[in-house]
Amino acid sequence: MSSSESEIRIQKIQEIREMGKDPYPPRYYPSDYSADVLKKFQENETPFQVNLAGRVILKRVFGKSLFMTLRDSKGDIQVFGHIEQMKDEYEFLKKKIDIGDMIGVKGEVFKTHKGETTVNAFEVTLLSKAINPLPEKFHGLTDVETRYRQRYVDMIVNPEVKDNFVIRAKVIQAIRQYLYQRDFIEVETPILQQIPGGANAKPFITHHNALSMDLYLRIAPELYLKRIITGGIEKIFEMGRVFRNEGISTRHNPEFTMIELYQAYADFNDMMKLTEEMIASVIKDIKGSTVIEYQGKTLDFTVPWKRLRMDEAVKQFSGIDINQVKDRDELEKKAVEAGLPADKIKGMEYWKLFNTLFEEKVETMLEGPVFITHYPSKTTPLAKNDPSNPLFVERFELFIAGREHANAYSELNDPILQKEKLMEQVSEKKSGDDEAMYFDSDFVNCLEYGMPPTGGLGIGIDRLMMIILNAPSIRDTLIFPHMKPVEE
RNA sequence: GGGCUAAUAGCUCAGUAGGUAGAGCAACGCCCUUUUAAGGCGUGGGUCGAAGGUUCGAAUCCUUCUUAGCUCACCA
Repeated sequence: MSSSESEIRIQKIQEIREMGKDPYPPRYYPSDYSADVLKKFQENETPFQVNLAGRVILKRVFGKSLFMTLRDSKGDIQVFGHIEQMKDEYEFLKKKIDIGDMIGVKGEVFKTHKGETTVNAFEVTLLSKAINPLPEKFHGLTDVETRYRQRYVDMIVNPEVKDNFVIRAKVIQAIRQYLYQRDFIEVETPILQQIPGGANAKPFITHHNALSMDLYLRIAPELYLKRIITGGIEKIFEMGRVFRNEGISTRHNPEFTMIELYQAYADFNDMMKLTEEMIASVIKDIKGSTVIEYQGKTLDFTVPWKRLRMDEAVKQFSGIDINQVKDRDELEKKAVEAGLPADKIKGMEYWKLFNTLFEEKVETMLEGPVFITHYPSKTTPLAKNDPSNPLFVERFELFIAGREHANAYSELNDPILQKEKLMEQVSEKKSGDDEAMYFDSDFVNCLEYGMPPTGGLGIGIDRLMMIILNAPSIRDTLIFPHMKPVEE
């Protein structure tokens, strides 16, 4: 990318070198940060010397003096330069330092006539000459495409973007801390898998040259984590990237971060308690309260959260009581009456129809946080049946702001039943459902050695971040969201 | 993948009875010793997303393509 402004700046680099200065010196050690300096000076207004480093984001020149705004990782501070103070170096600062350059500033803190705490510079060192000009100072960078593609510019110009990613790191740290304190062990399982399992999703395919075989990027770590539970580690979790070859939207990125955790001798009720306590605790840590605003709505994360059976939820929002419906034809008729498009649900299988009813009539209504419990056994092959009604399983999903944020069950550990359920998935795959699960015979073999009764949980970290950051799009929670390449 | 909308200077944006482009900021030159989006005077800067088409003439009208946003579908 070349422009006349870039060319002028490249010319300046040449001139700076001719002056005997290095436009990209090997090192510089600042000893102070903007925010600390401001705080310290405002406490007793006694002048003191500082040594800062940062980026010039504004510059105002008045002949024999000038003002700059310097931005470092903790914030902005004003720098003042004066010809009598800086002598020959003043001309260098005035002519060769541009908006966007990284500089080091040594000087003394004082207060301007207008009352702003400012550093009176006596030495300015160029640390890195910028060739590309920064976006305009007032409107900044608003073009969404450029903000995502060149996130570094977005972060320079919109510091709150940078802050959000720092918060993300703190949330992840808080989650790990919460689990470490409860004796969970962090494990790592294969991302390159021969049989992608643990979720209903289309996988990405890749290729191993030396083995001359295709491999899949994981869609979930679930089946490996259960192998570890079987192996005897009782409390484990994995936080990491999973990949699903599906559409992109404000709620979906092809790769996203998920935490899955498994606890032996626990069930989905224990997972529910853990979920609400962990998330409430993290939100309290980060936001200072369990009551937060999300996109104009108030969400209360104070425990305990609401629990609602799926059949009850469907009854509440659509008027249909699944337990009173005789067969699928009657359900289809009622679903159409409830407003579902007739052509879309025509011929749909009974429980799939029930699921669609839930998705269409209930999900977006759930502001939450609320646990929806007891999903149809038919649609959840890896969960344990509800002993009081085997048509349903011991499972919950967590809904916040009309979106799914977590999924958990009492893990199915009956190898024979598991095998049957996986075989059903295989036949559905054969009949055209490309999101049905693959058959993983080694996983079944593992269960045949006996897995303890176990509770398992998965939480979408990026979606949780949307809530915490009050972000309308998942892209605001990802430093580098997926983008199509620009054609040359 | 479908629908709707958008793409003009480095950035933010104007620009339709079609007549080969403007502003502010940024840049460059000059003036200016306390500014806060500093100010004043002047200068340079664009294959108007790409390719075709209609026309004497296209940023503007038509077609296709690319990218993005929203939305639907799929899903977490």
